[in-house]
Amino acid sequence: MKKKTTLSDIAKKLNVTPSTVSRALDDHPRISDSTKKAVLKIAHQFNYQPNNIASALRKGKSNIIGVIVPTSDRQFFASIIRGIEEIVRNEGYSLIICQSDEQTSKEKEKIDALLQIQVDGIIASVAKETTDYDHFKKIRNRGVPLVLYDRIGESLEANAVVINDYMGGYIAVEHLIQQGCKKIAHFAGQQHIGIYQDRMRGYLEAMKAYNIPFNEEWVIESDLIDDTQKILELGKEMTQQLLNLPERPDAIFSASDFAALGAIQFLNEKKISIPDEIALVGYSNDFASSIIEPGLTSIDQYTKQMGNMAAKHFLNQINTKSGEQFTPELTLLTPELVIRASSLRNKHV
Amino acid sequence: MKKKTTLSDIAKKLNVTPSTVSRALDDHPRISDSTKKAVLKIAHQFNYQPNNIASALRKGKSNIIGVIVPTSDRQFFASIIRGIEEIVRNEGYSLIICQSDEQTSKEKEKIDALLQIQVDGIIASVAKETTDYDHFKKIRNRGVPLVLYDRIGESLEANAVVINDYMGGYIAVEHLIQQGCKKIAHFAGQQHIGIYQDRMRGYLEAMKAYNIPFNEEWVIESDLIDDTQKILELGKEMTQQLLNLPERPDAIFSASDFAALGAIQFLNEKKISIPDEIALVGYSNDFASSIIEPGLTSIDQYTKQMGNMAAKHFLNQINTKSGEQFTPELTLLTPELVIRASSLRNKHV
DNA sequence: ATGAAAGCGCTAACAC
DNA sequence: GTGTTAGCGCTTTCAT
Repeated sequence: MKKKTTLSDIAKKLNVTPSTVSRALDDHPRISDSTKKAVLKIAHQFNYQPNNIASALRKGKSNIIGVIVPTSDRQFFASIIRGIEEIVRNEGYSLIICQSDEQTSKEKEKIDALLQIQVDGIIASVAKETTDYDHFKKIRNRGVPLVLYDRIGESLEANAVVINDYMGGYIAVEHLIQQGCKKIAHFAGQQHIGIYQDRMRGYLEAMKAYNIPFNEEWVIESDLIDDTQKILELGKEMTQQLLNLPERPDAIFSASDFAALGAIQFLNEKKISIPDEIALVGYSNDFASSIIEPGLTSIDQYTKQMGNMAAKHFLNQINTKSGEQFTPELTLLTPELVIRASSLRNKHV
Repeated sequence: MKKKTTLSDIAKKLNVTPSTVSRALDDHPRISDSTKKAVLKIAHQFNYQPNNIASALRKGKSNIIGVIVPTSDRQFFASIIRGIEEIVRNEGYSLIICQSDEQTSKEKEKIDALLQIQVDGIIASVAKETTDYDHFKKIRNRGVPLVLYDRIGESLEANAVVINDYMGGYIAVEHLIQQGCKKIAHFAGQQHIGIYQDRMRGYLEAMKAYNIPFNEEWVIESDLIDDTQKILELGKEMTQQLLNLPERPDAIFSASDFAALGAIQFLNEKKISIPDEIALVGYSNDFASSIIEPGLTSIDQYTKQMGNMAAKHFLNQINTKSGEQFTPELTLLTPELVIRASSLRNKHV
C-alpha cells in the first residue's frame, strides 16, 4: 500500500513551499506559469490526490450535501436525486443519500449523522410518520442550509419545492367529469400529510366547480405510504367497500397509483368494466400503471425538475447565507395528466 | 447562527486540557468517573457535537463507505443498500450512495470523488457499459477496501457477493420443462456481462439435462439493462420475432422481467394464450410482475441478504487489512422461483 | 489520572 | 510571485 502524496512532498521536490503548491493547483493568478506547470507535472507524476478532509477542516466546509429520502426504491425519489445531482456536481458537491424508511426515529438519526459529518446542507423530504419537526429545526439552528421537497413540514421555515398537488387533484377529477363521470369517489391519503390534503382539496374544488354532488361515503382515507403490496391490497378492500354502497360511484380518483392498481385488479376479477362502469385515475404515474390492463390514467410529477429546483434553492441559500434576513421561498411545480384507458370513456373524442 | 462548541471550550470551562475531555468522551479507562461526569454534563449543556472532519483527519479514516449503484430506482438496488446499512450502521459507518447511471465515465467520476473524500471503503456493482476495470483497480491500489456485488468485474481481485445466476436460469427452465414445455426460447442479456452469461448457461444446462433439443433461433440476445420502457418494447419485438419463426416456441425464459412483461402485453394483444400456447418465466421478481395479467413467474433474488453479505465482506477486509495476504472471497447466494400464472400449465398439480 | 506537545494536510492573511 | 506563520479540531505519545 503506497504512502499518499501530500502538498509538501511536491513542495520539497520543487524547493518551494506548500502554500505555493496549493496556490498553483488552485490556479491562483499570482503564481507564475512556469511554477504552475512544474507543480502540475510533479503532482501528476506523484499521482497526487488532494486530501479533502484536511481541506474541509481548514475551510470549514465539506462540499457534501446530505439528501434524505423516505425510501429510495421509487422512481420518484431516484429521479429527484438525479435532478439534484445534475445541478450540484458542477459546483463540486457530492451527495450523501440517506433513507429514513418513513420512520421519524431514523430520520432523526440520519440528520444527526449528517450534521456530525459536517455536511454543507441538507435536502430532505419528511417521513410519513413525522409530525414533530424539532430535528429539522436543529438543522437550521446549526446554521446548516435546509431545503425540503415534496413532503415539507408545514410550519418549517425553509426553502421548499413541491408539486402543486391541489392542481393535480383538480385536473384528475376535472378529467373524470369531462369523461361523463358524476359520482366520483376518492381514495385519500392520511390528512396530516400536506400533499394528501391538497389532493383532496383539488378533488373537492373540482366537484364544486362543476356542480357535482359530494357524498361523504365515497371518500376513504387510509395510509397510502406503505409497502406496495399492502397498498395494493388496501386498494382492493376499499373498492369492495365502495361496491357495497347503496349508491355505487362511477369513478375513483386515487391519491396513490398502487391503490388504483389494486382497484383495477379487483374490478377485473369482478368483471366490472373499466372505464365504462367505473373509471379510474391514479397519482404519480408509476411504471406499473402502464403495465396493467387497462392502462391507468395518472398524474405525472416532474421529479427531475423538482430535484433541480431543490438544488438551486440550496445554492441560493449558500450564497446569501451571511447577513441578510432569510425568507423561505416555496417553488410550486405543475403536474400533468397522463391519459390511459382506465378513464377514457369518450373513445372517439 | 451559533458558534460551534469544541473540545477546548469544554476544557476551559472545567480547567482541564482538551486531551482529558477527548478521553473522557471516549470513556477512556484512566479518566476518573468524576471528570467523566463533569465533561459529559458540560458537553451536553454546551450542545457539543464532535467535529468528525477533524477526527477523520487525525485518525486518517472517515467512517464513510461509498456505495455505487448503477441506478437507484430499482427495488433491487434500494434493497441492497438497506441490507448494507443494516450491518454497518452499528459500526459507526455512514453510507454515501452514488449512481453510475450505467455509464463507465460516471463510474470513474464517482470513484474519484469517493477516493477524494477519503472513504474507508467502496461497495460497488459495475455499470453495464464497463469492460475495462482500471478505475476499480485504482481503488485497491490506494489501499481502499473494495467489495463488489451482483455485477462483478471478472478478473477483478476483490471480495464479491453474487446471486447464483446459473442456478436461477436452471430452475427457471427446469420449471418450464416440468410444466410440459419442450420448445423453450430465451431472451438473453448481453453476454459480456457475467450474470447474463450465467443465466444462459443455466438455460442450456437445464435443457441438456432433460434432453430438450436446443434451437439457436430461439435465443435472442439484447441489451436488457436500459430504460424500462425500452426493454418493454424490446420484449414485444423479440416476441414478434419468435412468432415469425417456422417452428414457434412454446415457452420463453427471459433474463429480464421487463422484457417478459413486454412479451405478455404483446401476446395478450395477439390473443395468444398464456401459458397454454406460450409459457413465460422472467427474472428478478419486479413489483410489476405481480400486477400484470397473467402474473409473471419470476426468479427472486435475495437482495437484502446480498447487501448484508457485502457489508460483512467489507468489515472483514477492514479487520484483516494489515499484514496478511489478501485472498478474495466470493459469496454465492441462492435464488428462488416465484410461481405465478404465466407458467402454470398443470393447474391441478 | 491528567497534561504538554506535536501533528494530521491544507489554506489564507500577511508579509516582502 | 512566493514565503512565513498560524491554525482548523481532534487524537495520541510521552511525560509526570
